[in-house]
Amino acid sequence: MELFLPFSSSATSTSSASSLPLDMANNNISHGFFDFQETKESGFAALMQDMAAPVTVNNIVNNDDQNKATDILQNKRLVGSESTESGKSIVGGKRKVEKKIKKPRYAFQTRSQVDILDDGYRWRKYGQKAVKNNKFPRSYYRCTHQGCNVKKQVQRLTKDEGIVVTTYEGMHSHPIEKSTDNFEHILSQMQIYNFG
DNA sequence: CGACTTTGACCCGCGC
DNA sequence: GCGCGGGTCAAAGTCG
Repeated sequence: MELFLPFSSSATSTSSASSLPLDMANNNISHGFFDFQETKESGFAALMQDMAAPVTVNNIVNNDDQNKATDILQNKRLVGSESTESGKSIVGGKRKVEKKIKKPRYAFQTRSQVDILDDGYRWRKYGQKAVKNNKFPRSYYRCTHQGCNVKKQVQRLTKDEGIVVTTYEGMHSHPIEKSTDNFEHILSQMQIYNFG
């Protein structure tokens, strides 16, 4: 499985990111990923927590993939009017502008046949947009749990149709809503793709 | 019938 | 100011 962890858009730490290529297949694998596998109970949330941790591991398959991915991942504009919990606070033609809170976003890319990885949470799709220079649309999902404002977007790369980039925004503050068996099944499948 | 998807319209930031 | 690109809304449609 090729796992590409991401970037912390909030930090904009010029030093770190994208400078330590790792070939997971030949080299070693994201520690966080294996933690996730070994401790099933913690589920996908654990993975996300690892991703959120200051470890900032970048597992990049190769520079090519990196370049392709960064196009998507480094979409410099950070969550514009995010703070509007009820985004539709348009009063008298003006949307109340609170200070721009840049929510960190965490992305990883997977080589997978399916676009939607079942991570155990329930998502409702709320939009789909064509992306420039990309023949595949980007899909927008929101966590359906009440009060949980976690979003994710899913996009397949034009250059390599086998790669799906999933970008998470926010952290779930509630337990997983259904079994992650399915997701783990997918994970094991993805490993087979790689090592089998 | 509730939960979810589809899809065009709309909003907003940004560069020119 | 205008147009473009990205993100979101919301009504209508679909599905189980």
